[in-house]
Amino acid sequence: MRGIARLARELGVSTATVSRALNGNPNVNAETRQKVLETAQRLGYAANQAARSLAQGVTHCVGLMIELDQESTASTDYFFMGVVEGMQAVLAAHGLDLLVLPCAKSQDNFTFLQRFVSRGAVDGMILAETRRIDPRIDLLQESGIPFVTLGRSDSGSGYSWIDLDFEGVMATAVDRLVKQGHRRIAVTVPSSDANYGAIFAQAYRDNLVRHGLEVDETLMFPTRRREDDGDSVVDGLLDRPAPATAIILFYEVTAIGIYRRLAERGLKPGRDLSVIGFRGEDSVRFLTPQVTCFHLSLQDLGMAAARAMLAQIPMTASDVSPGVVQCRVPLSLVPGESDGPVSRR
Amino acid sequence: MRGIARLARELGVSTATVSRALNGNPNVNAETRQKVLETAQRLGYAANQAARSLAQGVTHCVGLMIELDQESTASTDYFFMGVVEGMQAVLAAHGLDLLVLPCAKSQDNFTFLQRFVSRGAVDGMILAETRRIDPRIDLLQESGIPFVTLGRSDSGSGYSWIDLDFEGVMATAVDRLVKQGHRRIAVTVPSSDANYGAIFAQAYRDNLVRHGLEVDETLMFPTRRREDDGDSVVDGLLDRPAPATAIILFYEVTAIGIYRRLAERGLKPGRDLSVIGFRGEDSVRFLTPQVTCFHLSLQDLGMAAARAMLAQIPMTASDVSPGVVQCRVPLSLVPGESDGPVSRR
DNA sequence: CTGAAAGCGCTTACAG
DNA sequence: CTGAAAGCGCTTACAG
Repeated sequence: MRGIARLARELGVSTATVSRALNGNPNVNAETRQKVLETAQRLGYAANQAARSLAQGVTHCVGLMIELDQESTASTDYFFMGVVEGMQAVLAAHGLDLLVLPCAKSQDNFTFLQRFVSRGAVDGMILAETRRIDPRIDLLQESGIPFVTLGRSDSGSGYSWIDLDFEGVMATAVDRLVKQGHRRIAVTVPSSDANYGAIFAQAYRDNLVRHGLEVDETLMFPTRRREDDGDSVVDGLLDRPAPATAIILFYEVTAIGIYRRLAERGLKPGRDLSVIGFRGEDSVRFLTPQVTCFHLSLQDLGMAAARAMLAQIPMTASDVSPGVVQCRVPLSLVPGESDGPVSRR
Repeated sequence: MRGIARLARELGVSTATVSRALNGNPNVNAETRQKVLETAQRLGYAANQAARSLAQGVTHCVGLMIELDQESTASTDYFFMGVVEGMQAVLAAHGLDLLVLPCAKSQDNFTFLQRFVSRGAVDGMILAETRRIDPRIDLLQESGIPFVTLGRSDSGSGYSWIDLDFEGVMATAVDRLVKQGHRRIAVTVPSSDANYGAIFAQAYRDNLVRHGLEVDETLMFPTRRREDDGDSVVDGLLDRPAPATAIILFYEVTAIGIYRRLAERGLKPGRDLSVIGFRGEDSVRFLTPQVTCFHLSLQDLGMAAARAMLAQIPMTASDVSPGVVQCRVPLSLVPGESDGPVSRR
C-alpha cells in the first residue's frame, strides 16, 4: 500500500479525511488535521500529481512556450529570464507552477503546442514571440484553454495579450530626434518573423509621416541581435546622396558595431550620427557616449502577463481584476549622450 | 462521454483497442489501427496526460531546475538557453518532454525541488548550478528518482554529473602564461555560491603550485558577471609592490572593464597585461585585441546531460550506453591577441 | 466532523 | 486480434 492509503492506515483514518486535511478543507477536526499534517511531513508524503490532476480536473500548472533557436540562443534568453522570473513569482503566489516549455526552432511549433494542450498538461498557456499570422492563437482559442500571449498578432481576437509599447517608444524617439533637427532618420528592424518586427517598422513609418517626413524604405535596416550588424548599417546609412543623421535601433547591441564603424570613419556618435536604442541592455552600458535608450522592467512584464493569465483561469480568476487584458507596457526614456542636434559640419 | 471512451464509441471498438492502437501496441489489426489513428487525428484527440501518467506510473517528463536571480537574470540565462536547446533535442528524440522549472532565488530551493519530486511530477530531474554542499543531491539520492547534475558537488556520491573541465582549462591557461614568462598571475573568481567558483579557484592554486609559483590569495578577485567589475580588478592588480602581469577570467565580460581601465591608464591588453578568458562569449567578440579564451558548445553540454539522464530512466536506459556518467567536458583554447610575453618596460 | 464509494481517463494483464 | 475488468492514487458528493 502506498500513497494516501498508506498514510490513512498509519493514522487510522480514511483516505477521505487525509485528503481533506491536506487540502485545507474546513470540515476536519483541528486535532485530526494536525496529526495528518505531521505524519505527512514526517513521511515526506505529497499527493501524486497525476492522480490529483485526474481527480480534480486541473493541473495547477501554467505553461510558457518559448522557441529555441541556435542563432538566437544567446539573445532572446537575455530577454526571457527576467520575464520568467516575474511570471513565476506571481503564479507561485497563487498556487500555480510555471513550466517553461522549450520548443526547438526545427520542430513544428504548432504541433508542439497542440500536444501539451490536447493532453491537458497545463491549465493555461502563455505564448511568447507571436507571429503576425499565428495559427497557435487560433488553436488556443478553439481549444478553450486559458491563454495569454506575449505580443500581439493579427490572428484571433478578443484574447489577452501583453506587449511592449513600440508605438509609444517610436513616437518618443522620433519626436526627440525631430526636435533636434533631424530629418533623415533611419531605423534597424529585427530580421525575425515575430510580429514585433512588423509593428516596430510600421510605428516608424507612421511617426515619420506624422512629422511630414518622407519614408525611405532603404533606411530600414534588417538586423539580427548581434553587434556585427552595426558596421554595415553605418555604411549603408552614410554612403548615399542624402545620408541619414540619426538612427533608432531595435536591438541595442547593434550600437556596438555602429560605434566601432563610426570610429573607423573618424566620426562620433551623438555628434555625427544620433543613435537611440530601443530597450536598454546591460551589454551596452559600457559604451561611451552612453546610448540614449528606453527602460523596461522585464520582471514587471512577466508579472503583468501572469496576472492576465490568472484572470483567465477559473480557480484564480477571483484573485485579480477580471476580464481580457490587452496591454502595451510603456517604456521610459533614459537620455544618454548618443543623440543630439544635427551636426553642421 | 469524453476522452478515449468517446473515441471508442465513435469507432465501435473498446477503449482497450483504442489505447493499444494509439500506443503502438503490435497486437492490433492494421486496419483497426488505421481507423483509430485517423479518427483521433480528426477529433484532435490525445490521451489525457494525468490519466496516462497515473495508469502507467511514468510521466514522460524530465525537469530541469534552474534558479532565477534578479541580479543574474541577464547573465546565467545567457548560458542556459544553449544548454536547454541541446537537452530538449536529445530528450525529445526519446519521447521525453523537458520541463524547465524556474525557482526564484528568494524561495527555498530544497522545498521547491522536493515538491516536484514527491508528487511524482517528473520521471527524472536535472539540477543546475550545484553547490559545494548541496542538500538537493541528498534528497534526490534518497528519493531514488533518476537525476543528473550540471556541476559537481561534495554532497552525495556515485551519481551522474556533467561539468566543465575547469581543471583542464586552468592548466592550459597557466601553462601558456608561464611559457610566456609570467610569474605573477591573477584570476577572477565568481562571487556566487555555486561550486564552480570553488573548483575554479582551487584549480588556479593547484596549477600555480605545479609550476612552483607562489599563491597569493589577494590576486584572486571575486567578480560578478558584469563588465563593471573589470575596472577595479585592474587597479587591484597593478597598484601593488609586485604587480601581476597576467590574469585569467572566469566571466569573460570582465574583459570589457579591464580593457577600458587599462586604456584609461595608458596601458594595452596583451602587452602590459595578458588576459585569458574562460568561456568565449558573444558579448566580447568585438573587443580589440581579441580575447584569448576557450570554446565550449553549450548545445553539446546539454546533450551530454540529457544522455546521462536517459541512462538513468528505466524506459530509455537501453537507448544509450549504460551507467553513471561523471564527465568533465573539455574546452578548447581559441588564441587571441590579449596575451603574450611579459612586457619589459 | 467522518467514512464508504464512485469517479476522474487512461493502461494492461487476463481470458478468449 | 479484441473486450471486460481491474487498477493507477487521488478527490468529492453523499449519507450519516
